[in-house]
Amino acid sequence: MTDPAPRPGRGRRPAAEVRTAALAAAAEVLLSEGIRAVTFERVATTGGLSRTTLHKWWPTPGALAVEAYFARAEPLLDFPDTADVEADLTTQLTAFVVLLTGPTGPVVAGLLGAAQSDPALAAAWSEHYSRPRRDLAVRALRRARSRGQVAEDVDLAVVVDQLWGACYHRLLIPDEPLTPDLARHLVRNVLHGIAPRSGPGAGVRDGLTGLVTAARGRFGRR
Amino acid sequence: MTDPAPRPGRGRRPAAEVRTAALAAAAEVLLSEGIRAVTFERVATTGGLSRTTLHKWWPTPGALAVEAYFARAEPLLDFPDTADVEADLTTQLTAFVVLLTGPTGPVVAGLLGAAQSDPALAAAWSEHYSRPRRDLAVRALRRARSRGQVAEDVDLAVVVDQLWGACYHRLLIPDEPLTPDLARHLVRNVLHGIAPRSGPGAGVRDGLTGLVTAARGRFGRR
Amino acid sequence: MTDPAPRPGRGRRPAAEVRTAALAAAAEVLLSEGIRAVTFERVATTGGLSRTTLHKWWPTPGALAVEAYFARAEPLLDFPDTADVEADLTTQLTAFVVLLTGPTGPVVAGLLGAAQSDPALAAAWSEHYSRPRRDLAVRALRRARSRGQVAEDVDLAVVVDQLWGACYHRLLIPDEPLTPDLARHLVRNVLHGIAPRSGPGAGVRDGLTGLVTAARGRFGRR
Amino acid sequence: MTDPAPRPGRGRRPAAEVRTAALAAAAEVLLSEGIRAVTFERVATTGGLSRTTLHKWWPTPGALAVEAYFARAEPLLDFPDTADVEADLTTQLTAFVVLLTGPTGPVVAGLLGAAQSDPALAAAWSEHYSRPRRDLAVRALRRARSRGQVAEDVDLAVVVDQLWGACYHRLLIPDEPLTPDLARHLVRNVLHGIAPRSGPGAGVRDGLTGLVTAARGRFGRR
DNA sequence: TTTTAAGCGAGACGGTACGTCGTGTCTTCAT
DNA sequence: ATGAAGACACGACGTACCGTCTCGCTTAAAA
Repeated sequence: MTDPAPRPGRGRRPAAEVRTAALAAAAEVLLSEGIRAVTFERVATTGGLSRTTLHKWWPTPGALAVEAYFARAEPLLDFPDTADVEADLTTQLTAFVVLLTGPTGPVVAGLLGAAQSDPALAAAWSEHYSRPRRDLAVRALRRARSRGQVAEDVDLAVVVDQLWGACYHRLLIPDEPLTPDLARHLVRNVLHGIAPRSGPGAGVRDGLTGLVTAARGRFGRR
Repeated sequence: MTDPAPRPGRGRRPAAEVRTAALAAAAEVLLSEGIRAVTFERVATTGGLSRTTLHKWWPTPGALAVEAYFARAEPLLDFPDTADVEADLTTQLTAFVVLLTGPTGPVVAGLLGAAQSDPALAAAWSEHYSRPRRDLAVRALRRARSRGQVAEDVDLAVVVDQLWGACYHRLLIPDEPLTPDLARHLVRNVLHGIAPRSGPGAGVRDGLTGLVTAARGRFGRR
Repeated sequence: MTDPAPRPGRGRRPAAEVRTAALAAAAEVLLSEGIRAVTFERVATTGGLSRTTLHKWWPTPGALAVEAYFARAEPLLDFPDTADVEADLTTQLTAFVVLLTGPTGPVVAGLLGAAQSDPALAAAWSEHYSRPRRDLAVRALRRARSRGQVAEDVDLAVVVDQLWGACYHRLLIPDEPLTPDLARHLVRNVLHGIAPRSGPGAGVRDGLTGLVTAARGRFGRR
Repeated sequence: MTDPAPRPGRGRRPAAEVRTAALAAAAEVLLSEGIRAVTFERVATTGGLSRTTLHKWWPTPGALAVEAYFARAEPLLDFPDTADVEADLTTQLTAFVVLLTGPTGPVVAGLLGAAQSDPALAAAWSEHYSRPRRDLAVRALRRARSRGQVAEDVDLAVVVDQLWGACYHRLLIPDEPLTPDLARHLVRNVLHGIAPRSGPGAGVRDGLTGLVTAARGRFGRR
């Protein structure tokens, strides 16, 4: 693939240099062949490094892979913060879907897959990405709530699962395609609910069995 | 665990017998040590089988693992179908969460993780489990829609992602815990939305900024 | 050095073929670079073999090395058995010294050195070489004794140490050189002792078979 | 075993102090686990030293090991020098056998084994031990010769090989056990020879000091 | 007495070997 | 014919040393 990058000197090289070389090599392998190809052996050879060194810095090839991924990934996009939650969420989520739809999709899927049997990888992913990401989203939702756009008693973490989690679902268990307008649907559903809007005609439903409960769940509370 | 099941005879054994022996051995390893331990080598040893045979029947250890999993798993629960969608969904989803919370959780996580780099496993999972499951859920939602409990223009597949997908999210990226009441929140959110009921039509709601209603509606329930 | 001997087929090869290939490769490395170069890694690459296979057949690189050595070495020379012990021993021992003086010397030294920290090697050496060799020598001495050429109460095993062991000593702790006439001295010393023969009374020995030659070998020379 | 001897200071320490610490650590490892465990790494760790330093002072772990061995070993025993060669040699050789039979035996064997592939070790052994030892023995034999107890034309170096070398043989190629009475047999054999003393000429020896005992020890037995 | 530099400690890095495990392929044998 | 038994090549893992090199710092020797 790339040059074997033969290192003449046998002595010590500054740690930083080696680290970046390792991350570069790992990223290259990761992006071109997937995480299964990211082995210490492979990274060592393509990066002109010693396997021993990799073992010293990363507990697991997976951990190296995540770090390489983030070293190359763009920083976390900050949430847009207009007064319109729906638009903001849709924008943000669409960007996410686009990301997963592109070449990064399989990579992320692979990483998450590997994380299921590699605690080090899972921890790194959580620390570098998913936790901050979640926090960002929750903060945005909290802002929306403070603006009166989200009900007070809603567990915001759950909302995140229903937006981003839904996208991950389509990524990881691809029975349904990941399409750009998925974001729109997700946001709309979770904001306004999928139960029909009553309007004036809401009365119509009165008397229907079964619907009663549902309707009550929504309106009948008083 | 169990005996190595020594098979003295070297000649041919009936195919069916071999298959069930393989599935039993695989299930045992899978449930006790996770999918990473389900290798042809291991299954062959603990099942008293020949590795060659396993290669012939399953393309991948992962494929064998899924099949073993389903050979032992309970059949798909049918959806309850009272007239109350919310209750039905909550019931069903709670059962799912309970499943994932129990000992099966890690197993499923492992399988899904492995599926990301094992197309055979992914296909088997989709065919045996996720597709039928999705269809079941969509059918239930469709029934609800036909009863007028779900808005016409809602993409039902998306709703599935927002319910089950959200649970998978918590399973696979465990930044937040999988708790039993998650199901309730998920269903409520997606049915009624998290935005406060407001606007002109909210006249019903006493002119309160909508949060009131929502809050009331919610707390009034218990 | 030699051809990498690329093996196209991945499947099984007859065991015998592999064994001989391994032994050949090991012998080559052993004779050209000494036992320290005989590692599984090295033998595997130069022989076009898999390291795993070598592990299966030999417990230790050293064990492989001994076996390779004997696979290439000439069979044990049988003892000459004329009626003259001194001549016979000298002949035999001289051959041994010549062997150790030649290119085989360092190899044997290396093997014996390695045997000190490799029980498998030591066992193989003992079984294949040193024990039979000792037995051969002891048998020859026993024959001599039965001919009346060796005193009845002599521990023959000790004599072997004083002949062959002395040579090993010069090989392994080379403070003094291994020269061809060492053999002669060794035999003479141990047969007749280094204490001075009484002088004129030497005539007494005339008439004794076998000893005559020996005595002459020493005193008759001047 | 002992404490890791934590050295807080990072700066320079007097050379002598470092050397003795290294030797002590090396000796400890050598005596408890054999020479294979004496690696720079190991000695550095257990001695609280830096590997770099060890590299500067000793070319090879083996060289360090020998030096550590001698730093701890008792000084060379001087030869007893009564007028009785046989007794003197037997005494001295018995002490040697006892040494090799005890805990030191395996250590010496290991050192000699390692010496076969470590010239630095071999040189150190020769210089510190084997050469002086040989010289001592040869000097003792020379004294005996000047007393007329050893024949004039005997190569004394060869005798040493037949005495000490024989013991080394049993140590390094342990097909026969190293027993205390080995020393006696060795000395007797080499002094008087193993060929039967026969005939009337045996009377000649009467009156000779020392030899008488030996001869009697032998013939008187039956 | 002050300065200087010798040399140790800490530790990183490339490299070689070990022993183990799993895979995919192949062959031979028994039923 | 097909399953079993099992051998082989291959690739990866994790560990252990080695030899080399770069720092930072202390202290012993030089000024």
